[in-house]
Amino acid sequence: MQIGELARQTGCEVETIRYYEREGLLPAPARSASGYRRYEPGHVEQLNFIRHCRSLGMSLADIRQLADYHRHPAPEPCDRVNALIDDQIRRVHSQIETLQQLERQLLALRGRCHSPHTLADCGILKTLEDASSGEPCACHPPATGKKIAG
Amino acid sequence: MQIGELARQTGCEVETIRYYEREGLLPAPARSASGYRRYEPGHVEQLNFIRHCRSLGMSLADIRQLADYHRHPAPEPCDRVNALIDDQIRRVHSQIETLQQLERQLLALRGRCHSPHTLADCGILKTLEDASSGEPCACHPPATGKKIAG
DNA sequence: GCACACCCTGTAGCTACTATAGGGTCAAGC
DNA sequence: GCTTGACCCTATAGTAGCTACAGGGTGTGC
Repeated sequence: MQIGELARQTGCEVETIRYYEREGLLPAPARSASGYRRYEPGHVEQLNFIRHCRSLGMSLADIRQLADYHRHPAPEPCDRVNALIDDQIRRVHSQIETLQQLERQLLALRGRCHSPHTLADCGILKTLEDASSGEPCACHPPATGKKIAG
Repeated sequence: MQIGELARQTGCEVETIRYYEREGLLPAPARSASGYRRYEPGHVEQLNFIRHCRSLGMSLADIRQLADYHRHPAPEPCDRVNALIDDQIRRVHSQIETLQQLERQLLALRGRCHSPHTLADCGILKTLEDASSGEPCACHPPATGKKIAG
């Protein structure tokens, strides 16, 4: 099949497929006399593998590793596969925690301006301004030993 | 002060300061006879303002807006400031939800391989392989109407 | 006159694509 | 035989927010 058909079957953009080939994620297919890429059914699965891993937030470098393990299922232990997934879980978890803290900070900042104000009176701008001068701000309370609410 | 001193006072890299200037976030300072940038104390505050907003995850485009409002506190209402923060809160919140779903999927995938296996027997690789062939996988359970556990 | 810390501009790199520009191929229809 | 249109090709630049060079100039102390 041609690249357009592969794209349709996998829901992946044509440009992305060519990009994966350049990046060594998808093996280069045979070419027709006129230089068109000719894919086999196996390519559909390989591309699905990549897209599935991407949907799990994995980096292309990690996927390259996983795809290699998948293509060459040696009798060695699969510790590295597990470690790779564990790392990904840790990364995602720490991103969640960072974003949750961010959300709390943003909500605190947002709480500084409710009723209609002018720009000159906006509690949000005032808070940001004070913070720029080194004053303590609502959004970044001193976290040294003290609980936020308790 | 020179750019290095501004960098020290704000904890911001010299290259980043020049980058902010290029991007129109930080006003271009005066120059010495030999072309060195000469910053005033006001620049410290403006850079702190930018860094503070960045620490809240805001985009440079949004910060450019906020900094403009801050520099020109007109008597117009501050609705746009509030809307900007609200949008940021929404963005962060939806990122959190996406990542939480990702985490659940990764944990489900991880659960397919516990004891020591070989690469050929790895439940994680198997799961990814099956998913590539269109079979239902542990990490992406069908969410159409059915609850995962219940 | 040299070493060294600092400064300058300009450009390339990072991730994972996406979007062009500028061209070739192929089948159908007239 | 010619055109039209869908498809394909390569190469390059753009996205966000920096970071890291290369290749050079400046300023101060010894």
